[in-house]
Amino acid sequence: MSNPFDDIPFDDAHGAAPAPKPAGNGGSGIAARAMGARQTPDYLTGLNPEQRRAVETTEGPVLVLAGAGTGKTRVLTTRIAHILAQGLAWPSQVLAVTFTNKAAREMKERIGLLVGGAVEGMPWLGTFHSIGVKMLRRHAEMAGLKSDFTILDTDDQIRLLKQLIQAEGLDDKRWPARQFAMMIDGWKNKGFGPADIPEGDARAFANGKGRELYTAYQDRLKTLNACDFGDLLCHPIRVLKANPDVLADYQQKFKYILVDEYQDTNTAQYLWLRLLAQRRVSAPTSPLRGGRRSEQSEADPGGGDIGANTPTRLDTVSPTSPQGGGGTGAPPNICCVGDDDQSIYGWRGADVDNILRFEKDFPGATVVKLERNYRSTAHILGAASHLIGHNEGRLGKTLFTDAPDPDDPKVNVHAAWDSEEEARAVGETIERHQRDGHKLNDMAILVRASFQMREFEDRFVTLGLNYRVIGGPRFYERMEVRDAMAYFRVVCQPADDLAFERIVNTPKRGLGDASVRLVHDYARKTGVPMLAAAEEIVATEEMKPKPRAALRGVIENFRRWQEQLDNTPHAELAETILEESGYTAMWQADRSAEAPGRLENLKELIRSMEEFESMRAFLEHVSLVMDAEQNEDMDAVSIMTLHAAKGLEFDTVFLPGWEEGLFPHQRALDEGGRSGLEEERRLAYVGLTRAKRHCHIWFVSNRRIHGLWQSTIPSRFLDELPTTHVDVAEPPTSYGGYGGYGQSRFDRAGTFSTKRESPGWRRAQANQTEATRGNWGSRSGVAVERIGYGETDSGFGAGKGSVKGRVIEGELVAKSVADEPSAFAVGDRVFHLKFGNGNVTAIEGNKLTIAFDKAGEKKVLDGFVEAV
DNA sequence: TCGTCAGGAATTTTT
DNA sequence: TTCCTGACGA
Repeated sequence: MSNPFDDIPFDDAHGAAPAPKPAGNGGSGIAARAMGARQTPDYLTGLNPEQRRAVETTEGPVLVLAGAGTGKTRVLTTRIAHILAQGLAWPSQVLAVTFTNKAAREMKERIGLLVGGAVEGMPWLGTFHSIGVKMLRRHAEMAGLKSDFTILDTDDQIRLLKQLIQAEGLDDKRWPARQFAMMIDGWKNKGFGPADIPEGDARAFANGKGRELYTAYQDRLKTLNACDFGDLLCHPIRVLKANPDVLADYQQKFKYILVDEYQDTNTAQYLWLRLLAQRRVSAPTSPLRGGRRSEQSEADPGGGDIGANTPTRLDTVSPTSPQGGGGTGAPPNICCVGDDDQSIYGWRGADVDNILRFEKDFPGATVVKLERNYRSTAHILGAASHLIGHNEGRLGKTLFTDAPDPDDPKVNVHAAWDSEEEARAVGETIERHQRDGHKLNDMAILVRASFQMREFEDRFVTLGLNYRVIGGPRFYERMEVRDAMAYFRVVCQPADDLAFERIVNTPKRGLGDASVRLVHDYARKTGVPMLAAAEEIVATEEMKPKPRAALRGVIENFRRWQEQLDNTPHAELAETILEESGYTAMWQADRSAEAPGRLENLKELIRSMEEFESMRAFLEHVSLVMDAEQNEDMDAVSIMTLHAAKGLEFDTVFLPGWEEGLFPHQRALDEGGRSGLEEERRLAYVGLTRAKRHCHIWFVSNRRIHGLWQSTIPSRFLDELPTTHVDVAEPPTSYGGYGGYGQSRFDRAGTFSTKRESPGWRRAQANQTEATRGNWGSRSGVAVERIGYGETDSGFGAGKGSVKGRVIEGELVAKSVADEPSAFAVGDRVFHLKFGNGNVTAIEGNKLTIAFDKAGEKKVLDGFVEAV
């Protein structure tokens, strides 16, 4: 059978020679079509000067620092269109990489619009992984694989690792496969093979067997003719390094390289890009990884102002010498677009340093900053900019808008007693917006952690409010889809043992652990795939009659399906497989609530298969690209994590859960220290900048975490918002007014009488008389609606007659009551419900800095601690 | 083989 | 608290 993945010949029709200007050649191809627009092409006319510079500086390295909402995608797509239209390169000579399929798809579409046609001609536009696969298919044998290798997902990976850990005679509970999978992932993100991993890492797992296990894992993958996601990049890197001729081919081929979201690249991706971007003549390859990078981080302990203003270090690293090098290869035409302030994936290996270091990696680089924001109001931009200004180690950008409007609402900060009240209040605000004619589609709730979603979902269900959750398990991650896929995989790839094991007893056929183990062991012993091993075992007496018959049935099925593979339409065959295997019947018989949905998913799976040429092509697609479709017709509020929100925008954004411990997340602080905090702050920045017009931030005083009620204090990020752009809503609740957020239930019980004397308390008392009956957030509390939207016209149709004093402009109450002397003194011994005992080391208003015996130094409000 | 119970872990996520 | 995993017994 010919390799179905070889659809695009390596030496494409245009050859490797410099691209001719295709203008005159009567009209095939995108480039030619684009040339239809002759003079100042209209794709350039709508751009602002900076954008235009980013588009038109086609030669040499370019870093585009694109702040949120500054037209990043537009620049990227226009730049490609420009390159093509100018005849600088053929579509097949442009390498354009993104992180997600969604981004790749979007880019394709938009280039198509610009250039006036489909973009099939851009074979090298895709995700890092899909391009990695494409390379690897072509040179698989150089990585010890066959070109039809399968791609394992995380689930397969973990099952495989578990087998290996057990095979080593290790306790797989003490050394969880999941954890080891994460370690391997981390190594691969850095481009480490088993030989490269640091000794410490190797020892950290499985009594020092880390390296051994990693090696075993890679060996096993090779036998299975399989790759995990990390390999999709690591193998190509190794191939390119070991085969200079192959590398040279690619280097010549890719006249232009474009990278989206450069701040999210990990070390492996960086290495891969560097290889491709180097011009052959110069180029030391080896020192990229270890030494220099760590040197640099040591040279910059505080993460000081790296980048734009530190030309001193430019000369320390110059792998490519731009002008001075006396003709050793021109600088590469690589254009990286990103925003260091939106780097939020450090925890999965992304290295902000890559973007901070760009100018050193590519001396002579043009840096274009896009700061003109087309998305948000001046208040939102002001708030976001001020917040992110607390980070160090930035390249430094300040967003601004050309269209400030005095009527724009400020960013609103609200307090609630607990998460239930928070959800209720958010629900109310949403309904109010809806009544004012806003579409639910234009509103989103962005949470830090997914457990926060439930409360909102519950609330919206009772309200009958449409919502959609973005994120969650993807289509191809669902059990039934993976099961079905496993069947297809075994049919297409009889050696795919992982798939075989997955479904050999699904649906139940009486082939339990013992039977599977027998086949597995036999296969390992004789070095044949499990399916073949099973065939041999069935011919013997080794197995009891019952399971033997069952196994024989399975084998016969697979053999039959395999025969049909080449002469039956693949979607039809797929349906047959699921029918004959009893898999469909299994779900039909299932009485549970999910069963119908699962059957529906299976149908959808087969339906989508029809679009592909073969089952094999389909398998490839699903493992890399397929994602769930969202029903866009429905008007619904979106609920998603902050991470998932990157790149999106909404008219109205709700940001609940701004409390210490949740946001910034405690674990980010514990594990990431200062840089962890900065990443959290960037996440906050991402959240704020998703909003076009309305932005509501919430925090609660009490949150149930793992079933335990915890009193919480407002996020430090709230203190970092500028007074001029923020309104603090002061909810008059029965819990004690604004000060309410700072109070624990003990306050209510009157434990801390001092609290009653605080300005916050008194103000609350005053408000309470007129402002409300019932709780903040109750559905009938019309009065509540006005609160906090007072003095500035929020655009919600809020009333004019707000009560002065309800709106505290500026820094949170924690500071607004700072004039009140604290009841504590430095040196006092205190007790905190969560942190335990400690000593007061500093006092700032009602904020105490306390050195806790166990929890370390924390800032807490005095309402939370008790003298001991 | 399947159900039940106890124990442990409970950010963020793309490919 | 809740959910998932793994061990154990019918």
